Amino acid sequence: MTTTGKSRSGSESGKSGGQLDRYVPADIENKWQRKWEADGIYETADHVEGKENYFSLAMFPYPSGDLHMGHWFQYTGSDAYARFKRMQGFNVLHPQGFDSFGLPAENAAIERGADPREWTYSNIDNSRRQFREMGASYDWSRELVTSDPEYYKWNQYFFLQFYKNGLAYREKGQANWCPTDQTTLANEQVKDGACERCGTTVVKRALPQWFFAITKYADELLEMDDLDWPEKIKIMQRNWIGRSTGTTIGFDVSEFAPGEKIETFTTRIDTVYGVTFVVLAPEHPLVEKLTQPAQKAAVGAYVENASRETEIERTSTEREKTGVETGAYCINPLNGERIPVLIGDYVLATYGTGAVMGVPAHDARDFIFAKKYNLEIRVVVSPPNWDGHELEEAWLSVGTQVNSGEFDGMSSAEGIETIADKIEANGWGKRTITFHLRDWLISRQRYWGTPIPIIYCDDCGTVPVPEQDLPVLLPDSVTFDADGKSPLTKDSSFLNTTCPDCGKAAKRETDTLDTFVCSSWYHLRFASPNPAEDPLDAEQVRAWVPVTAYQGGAEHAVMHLLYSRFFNKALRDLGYVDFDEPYSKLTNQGMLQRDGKKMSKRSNPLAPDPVVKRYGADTLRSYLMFLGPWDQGGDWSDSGINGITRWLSRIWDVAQRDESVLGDSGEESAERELARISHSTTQRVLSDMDAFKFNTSIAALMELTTALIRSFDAGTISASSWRNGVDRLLLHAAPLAPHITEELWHRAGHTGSIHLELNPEFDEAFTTTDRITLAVQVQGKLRDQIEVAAGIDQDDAIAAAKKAENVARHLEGMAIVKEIYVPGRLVNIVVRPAN
RNA sequence: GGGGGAGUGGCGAAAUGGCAGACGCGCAUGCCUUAGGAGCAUGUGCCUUAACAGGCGUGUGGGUUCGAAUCCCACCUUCCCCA
Repeated sequence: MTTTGKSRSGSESGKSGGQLDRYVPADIENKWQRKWEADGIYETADHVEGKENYFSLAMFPYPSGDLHMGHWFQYTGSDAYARFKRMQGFNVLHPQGFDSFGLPAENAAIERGADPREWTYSNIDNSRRQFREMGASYDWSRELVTSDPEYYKWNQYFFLQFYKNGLAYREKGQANWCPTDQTTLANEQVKDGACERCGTTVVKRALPQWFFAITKYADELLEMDDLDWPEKIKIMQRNWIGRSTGTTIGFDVSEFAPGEKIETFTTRIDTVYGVTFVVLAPEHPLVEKLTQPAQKAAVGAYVENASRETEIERTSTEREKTGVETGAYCINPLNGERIPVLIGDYVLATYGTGAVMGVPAHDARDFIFAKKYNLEIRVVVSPPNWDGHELEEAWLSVGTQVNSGEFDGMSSAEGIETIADKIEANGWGKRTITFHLRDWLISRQRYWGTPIPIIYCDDCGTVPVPEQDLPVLLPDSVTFDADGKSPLTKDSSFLNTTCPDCGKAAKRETDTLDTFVCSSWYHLRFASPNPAEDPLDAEQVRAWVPVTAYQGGAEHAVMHLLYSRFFNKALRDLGYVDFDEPYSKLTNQGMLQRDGKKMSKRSNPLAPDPVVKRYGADTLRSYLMFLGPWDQGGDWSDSGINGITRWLSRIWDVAQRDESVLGDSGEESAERELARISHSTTQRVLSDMDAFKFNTSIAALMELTTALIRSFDAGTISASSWRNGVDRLLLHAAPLAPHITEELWHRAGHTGSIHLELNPEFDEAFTTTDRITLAVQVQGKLRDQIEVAAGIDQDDAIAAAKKAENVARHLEGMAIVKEIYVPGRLVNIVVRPAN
């Protein structure tokens, strides 16, 4: 057995007079971990008589090797919460698994020749060991690993259901393309616009890709009123979905391209009389048709150049707006004006219609663009008190319509409606709702993922793999070549198959699914872990889902959390679940820092294993929960952990003191004071733990520990009050420090596990006192404190306050203007000089 | 570029309209001790003062209020996420 740190033998606990052993975590932690597992105390039945089900889930990890300290921070908090909920009497489901598909496994393969499967599964073994050493209360019988065929089979199954119902489709999409490696890259492989592997600037290229039709649910995804989620996550999702109402309007270009119109979208159609140019994205399909011979060379060069730039660069406001003329003109249908068509890279083909109407007077980017290219800036919405002079900058707000023909004099709001009416009446365009949200690109040109179950047949086209042929197994023993192409594209035994429809030779799809597909429904499989022939057992799912309380990082706000919500709604419409949302309550843990910097595996690392060896899991858990508010994170300090070591050692001492030295009854005031501290500690801990405020819970327990020691040493309390206080301390500390509390619970003579006990209760009658201290202020400044009866009324309190020595001094020569009494807290006397 | 946090002692932090700094680290002094990375006790925001006491103090500048770390406005710094 390993020792923990330096030997500290040879000392004895002086206070209680007995020869007690020291607190050595290694002596007890492993013992209890085995015992809990052998007894299966965390295995959860779907229904327990008299108990309400509570599904508390932490976002499962990617097994990248070792769990780092951030993982410990996250999972300790979730575990403490699940344990707390169990002790509140709920039947708690708290499972764990591994999100084990993904790029790092492949990078390990490419960089060090590791086998992705072996690398991943040995990491999982290691992570599982670390979770056990953490003492986490997972129901391991429900563990799932997404790279197991038993799991990804159902990814494929759901993909097929989506495909059959028009929710999955294949279309040309803009993929990242590395011209050197001649391959597509996942977004994660693009670092600052360059290929992660060779450093070449990545370009966009249109390639056929698979999508999930998340935009079909855009409106419903905006409905979040009933979700008990942090407001900031809801805001992020709303912004990400980006619903805006406006008008699309077509600008006729038949003079240059017969029958064609440039479609643009605007939320400010009231500014349409101020359009003095139209800008196309470099990738816009009309670019080629509209470019006049004299401009061909310039446009070609511009478009070529733009394809090499990232969206970040192109849309940055810091950067100078550039553009190039096409030589073509279009017609503004409202006023019949002939206005120039330009190309500008600040317009993105993938957003909106890929073209914007340029209104320099009322759009900041258009304004800068017009200044640079000497285009007319025409005010059509008058700012208040505008004298007709040239604008210094674009007027973005609303105002009164001017230079707008029949609409002059209207407010912007009226203008928006009446101009839209006219446009619709004349067939020039229509009112439109657009979304920032785009369909979910699920294709990854990678190996280590779920194969997309599609076969391409020369005769039959795109053919789904029949459900009975699932899973399409990911082949083993593939080789990774330097060219970076997915091994699936070269593995003939995988690639070549026969068409399920006609039996002729056919090819498999070689793209794999985005790993966010795995995490979109894993909570359902935790609730329903076993069915082999069906993805889910509806009865089990209904027993547990929606997830009662979900915990994870805020970085998943617009990816995982949005995808999961979409997946849930799609599954609902396909009849697999009967609720609208996957996660009822969401809590984000904060960021663990060290010396003010992010603490992660890459930067500023601190491996948990050596800390556990030296201090023990309970100490590490408790320290992580103590160093800051869990939902906001905190700053790790190497010396700060000593405070927790001392506290747990004191608990070790406190819980083993010989209570027979105390009498059957104690002194009344001491008894009452200990009861007050005990009950108010329970009151504080119950509400703090429920709100994930583990740090203040621990602070309250430290105060209780100190109070217990003082009472015992004074010898003024009864043995039963002492026992009651110690039991409270152990029960409240159990979710945070599960091993030491279990050991002490048993040493105190209890036979069952402390983790199957219920939280202690408190009685408000004990949490209050009959004498209270009031602060007394004069002019809002603290001048004295007075001790009064708890039920004192306003008049008596103010009278007493005025008599206080230091208050009286400040009232001398003053006239009282106002007296304020805040019951139980303070008196404030407002004065002015008397004269 | 978009979005979201956070700024309080030497340090991590409490307090979300009512006594700023709970709890802990660190530090200081003392006790105990074979001089020990142990334990215990007391103290610890800054300034003035022998003391009583007083002044200042929650990133900066304004505002609301009897009263603001907390609410409002403007700004500064910094961190995170997404593109």
